[in-house]
Amino acid sequence: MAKTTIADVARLADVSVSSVSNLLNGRSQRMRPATRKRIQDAIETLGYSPSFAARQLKTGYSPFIGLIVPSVADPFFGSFARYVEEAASEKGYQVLLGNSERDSERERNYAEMLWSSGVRGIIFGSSLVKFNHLEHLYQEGMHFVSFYRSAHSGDQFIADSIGVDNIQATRLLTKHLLALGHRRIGFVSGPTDMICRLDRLEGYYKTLEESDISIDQQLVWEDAGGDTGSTSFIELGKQGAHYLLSLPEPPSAIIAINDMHAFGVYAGARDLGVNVPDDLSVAGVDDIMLSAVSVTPLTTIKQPIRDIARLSVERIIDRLENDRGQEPVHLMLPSTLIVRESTARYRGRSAG
Amino acid sequence: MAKTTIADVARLADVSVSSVSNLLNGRSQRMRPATRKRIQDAIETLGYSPSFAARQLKTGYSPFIGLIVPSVADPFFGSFARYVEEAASEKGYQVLLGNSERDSERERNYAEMLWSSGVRGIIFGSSLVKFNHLEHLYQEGMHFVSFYRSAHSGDQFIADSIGVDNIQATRLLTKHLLALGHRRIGFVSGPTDMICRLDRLEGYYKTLEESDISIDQQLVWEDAGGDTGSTSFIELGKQGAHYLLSLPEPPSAIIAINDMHAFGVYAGARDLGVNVPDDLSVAGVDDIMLSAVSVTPLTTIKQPIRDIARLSVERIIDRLENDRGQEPVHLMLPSTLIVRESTARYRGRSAG
DNA sequence: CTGGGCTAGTGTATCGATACACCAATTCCG
DNA sequence: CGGAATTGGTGTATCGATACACTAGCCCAG
Repeated sequence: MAKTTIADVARLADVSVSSVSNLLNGRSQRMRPATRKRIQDAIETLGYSPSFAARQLKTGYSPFIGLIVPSVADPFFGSFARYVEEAASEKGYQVLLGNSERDSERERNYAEMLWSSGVRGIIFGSSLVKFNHLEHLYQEGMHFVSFYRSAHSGDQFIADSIGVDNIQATRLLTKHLLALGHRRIGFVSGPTDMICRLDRLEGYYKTLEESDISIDQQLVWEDAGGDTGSTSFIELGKQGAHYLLSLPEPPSAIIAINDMHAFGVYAGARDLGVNVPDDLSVAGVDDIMLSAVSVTPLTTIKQPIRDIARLSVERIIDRLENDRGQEPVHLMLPSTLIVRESTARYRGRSAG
Repeated sequence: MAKTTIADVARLADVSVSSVSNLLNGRSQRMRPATRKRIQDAIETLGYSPSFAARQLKTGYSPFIGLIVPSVADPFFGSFARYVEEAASEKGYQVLLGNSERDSERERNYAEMLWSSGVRGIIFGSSLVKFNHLEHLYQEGMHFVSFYRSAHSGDQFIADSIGVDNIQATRLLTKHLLALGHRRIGFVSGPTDMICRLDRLEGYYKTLEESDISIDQQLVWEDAGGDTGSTSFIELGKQGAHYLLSLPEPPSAIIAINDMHAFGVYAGARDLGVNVPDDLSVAGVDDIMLSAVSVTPLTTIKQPIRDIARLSVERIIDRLENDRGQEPVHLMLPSTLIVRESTARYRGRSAG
């Protein structure tokens, strides 16, 4: 029941605590093999493992990485969290999980608790547009790696980023739908308080402009806010579909800000008797696992989520263990269009 | 950049470290309001927050809870993790996340790292059938709360448990399908190395027996193992559906061990041109969010997952903070059948 | 035979917070 | 008015591991 300490090991092996510590910290050339063996045996029989708290207090080293995502209940971030944890544990780090619900207040509280816990590196699964609520922690020495950050670098907040080009993502989708003959393409988004969402919306706008299609703001449905958790991602997609499909001139295709919203659009279309893909093409972004196997498999943008997770972990560990003053690093990984059955050629005005 | 310590606060407020510590630990009645104000101001201006490592070293108290689930990429466990984190942070605890991939080796490594980190309480999102790889930690003082543990209490391993009656869950489903006229009911399961799965299978068997329906082992598809992550939950469901629907006498209904498997069954049925629910009724367990909005909404068993998460956190914190010697507590929460469109009345031999 | 260099260790201050044991000054009460 | 009790604090050993500074003992060169 009582914790075994380094002193217990030293006593059993009949050496000083220094020697045990030396062995533990890779200074094992400083002792005879016989001594080393005695210490190792003592550690074994006592089942000793060093206290991270004590070690951290002395060295400042913390084996924890913070991970803040909007919600792990969202399958996309659930997958991301899984890969982050996998990569971190391979490197001897553990992951402290936090759900921000896209609330900057929660995000700040969470980051501050992490700071108190000795955590010096946080991975953000998704970034709020403004970041200044974390600036004081950055000043104190916290490191950040952010998923989806690179597109905007307007402020002087310094964080590494790994991500995909979200503008490119919706550009690919929009082009795909245009190529299928669609001209009225709707867009369903949650609140655009996150970088990735702004970028996705921008990719949609830009591509329409480039194709000389006038932008109809009626076709862009954007929730004002208040969505938390991922239950409502689906719910929001549904509301968006209800709105767009009830317009006098409804769109023949809808791009959803992500796959969960897209499933909501499915549901909303079904409510109104609109068939996907015959009457309505639907596309999402993320390629969550269910997208491939849903009854109408979803056309979407695949994000290299495992690579992103692993690179994020590598970057944060690099920051923690090595260079602390280098310039921020921004990586951009390719995303790919995956065409499945939810998008089809435009067939003229739908029967509705 | 340099950490501010309790000594910095004491210096600025012109008091001893003891007084700062007293304030921090609720002994504030021991000082004049003016003094208290000075200390509070000093804390404020310095942005001081105590080091959890130092506090933990001294008091043994750790603000962390471990959470081990098969994989947070699975939407069910993603939701569970979210609610656990929510409940924990309300109580001032942080969650260390681990994905066991249902591998007892990984589970043990993970639990041992948690022990080294000072964590004294772990919530298991799902329990392997055997638990002895964790017994040594229990002996040392680790506390466990397990989701889905109560049904079996054969071993002397002591852990609290919160869960739903899994036998009852599949019993409800089987009865539902029997009531719809189905007689050949298939069962698709992953490896039965977890308590919940054994129980679910048992509920199915028992209900058939009670209804005097002979059990056809051909109708029970059980993967030998090797599935990791949740990608393959869907994949496994698909394989199971392929197998069962290719039997000489295929089932007219399939119960899947959980909703992800059920979606795989959807996909497998689609591959073979079998229509759900016309030719095949499908039911799952969990009621993940997508089940309600998939194109054919899934009949399933709803688990009170948020309640389970909150109760788990409450129990583990109670163990950590109060009674350390009391008897294990086993709670069982009700689960409810939710009938949606994926199950329909039996129509005789299908054309499929 | 002396001393420089090596091997195989050891002693101990330190990280930051806690809480017990103290104590000085004031207040209270008979 | 004197001793007890209370108020409002403070001093410091301690948690467990680390790593720098140190040294006893030995070998060998000059």
